[in-house]
Amino acid sequence: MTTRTAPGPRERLLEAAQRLTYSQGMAVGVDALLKEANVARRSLYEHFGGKDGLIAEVLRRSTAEDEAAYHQAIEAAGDDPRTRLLGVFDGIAAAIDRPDFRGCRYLAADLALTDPDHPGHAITRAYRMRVQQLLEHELLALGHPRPVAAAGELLLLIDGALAAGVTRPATHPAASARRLAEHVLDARPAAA
Amino acid sequence: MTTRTAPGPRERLLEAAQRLTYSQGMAVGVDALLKEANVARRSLYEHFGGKDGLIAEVLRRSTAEDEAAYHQAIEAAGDDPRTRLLGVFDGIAAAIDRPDFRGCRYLAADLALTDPDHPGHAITRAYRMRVQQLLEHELLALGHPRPVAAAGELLLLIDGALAAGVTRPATHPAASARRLAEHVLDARPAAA
DNA sequence: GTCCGGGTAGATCAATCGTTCTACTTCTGA
DNA sequence: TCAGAAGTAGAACGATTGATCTACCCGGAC
Repeated sequence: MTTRTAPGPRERLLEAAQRLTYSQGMAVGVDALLKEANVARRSLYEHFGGKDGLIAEVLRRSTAEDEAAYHQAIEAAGDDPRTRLLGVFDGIAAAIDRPDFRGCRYLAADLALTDPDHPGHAITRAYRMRVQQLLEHELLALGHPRPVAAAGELLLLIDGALAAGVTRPATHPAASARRLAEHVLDARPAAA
Repeated sequence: MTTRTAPGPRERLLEAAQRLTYSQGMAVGVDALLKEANVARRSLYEHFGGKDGLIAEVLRRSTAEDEAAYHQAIEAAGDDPRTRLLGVFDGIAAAIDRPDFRGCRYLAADLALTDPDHPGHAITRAYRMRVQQLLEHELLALGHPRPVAAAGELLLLIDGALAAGVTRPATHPAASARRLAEHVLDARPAAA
């Protein structure tokens, strides 16, 4: 048995930090994290070396989970390549509707982590590349004439939906993004 | 003469805060602001009552300037309603290309100002509504069948371009957004 | 001349930040 | 049984935060 026992301090701390850094931003105090996780101060520094190490690990874990969520949203949409790609936007719509939605964690992280050498930046960058490649793969299966460019456009629609989901959620930005995504997917081969 | 003399401490402080809160985020220290503006500590509290008051005034000033920039980008694009609206995305492309571009200041502000009662939120909200109405006005002049919905879609493209301009500027997100905007503008009246 | 509003310079305060440390407890394996 | 790793609880440190306060200076209006 691998994870049958009660989660240890490392796990509790990661989970609490993942929650609090999203709801309150990267500027949450160490004390708040420790209290939320019911963990001793010492455990944080032994496991992660400091707040920055914890934040980096939180981003690593979050990107893995979110990448899995993309795969799941695609897989849950069936076999038709077009429907699968549109499923991504259904997943985003569901995310925006959640009461604790606060926008794209990774854009917020890049804006909040002032130090350009913070390890968090490399993690968010790698995550975006993986999502881009995931979209490209599906666009290739769809037989899209410009998979790379189209993936970039879909990413732009995703970024826009997540941002608008924060500032004007009542306008259902994910639905708008989905409509525009259909236009991206239906692009015909260049006439020339 | 209205503003011919050297700018006073209030003006210097506003200008410095506008620059630093954008480049370093809302978490810049008061000391850094005072140093950058060459202003005494006391002046800040006499003119703005505190850091929050200064931030609110900075947002007010920035929104006014950016709203004027939208008008200018539209006006510079001539008389054709379609070209005028696409001019917005040319302006965004130019903004992203500037070396100090750091994304949408107002999204960053809403994410950074944890307190939901901070006066800054009301200012960013009002700004977005003014931009939305500006777009609606142009869409109406264009004779668009669904001006309100289309304005929302254009705003989504703007948000997406500004976000992607931070995380992957090399992909020229403003150009992508402009292409998608053309599709929004060319929507035909519903067949039903 | 002098008086005073507005400005600068800087000490100071309480609070909070991330971090380090000591002291005690708890659980586990040999 | 007991040694030791791992965890908890919490004091304490230095740095920094936003904010308040005192002391000084300067330029016009009267």
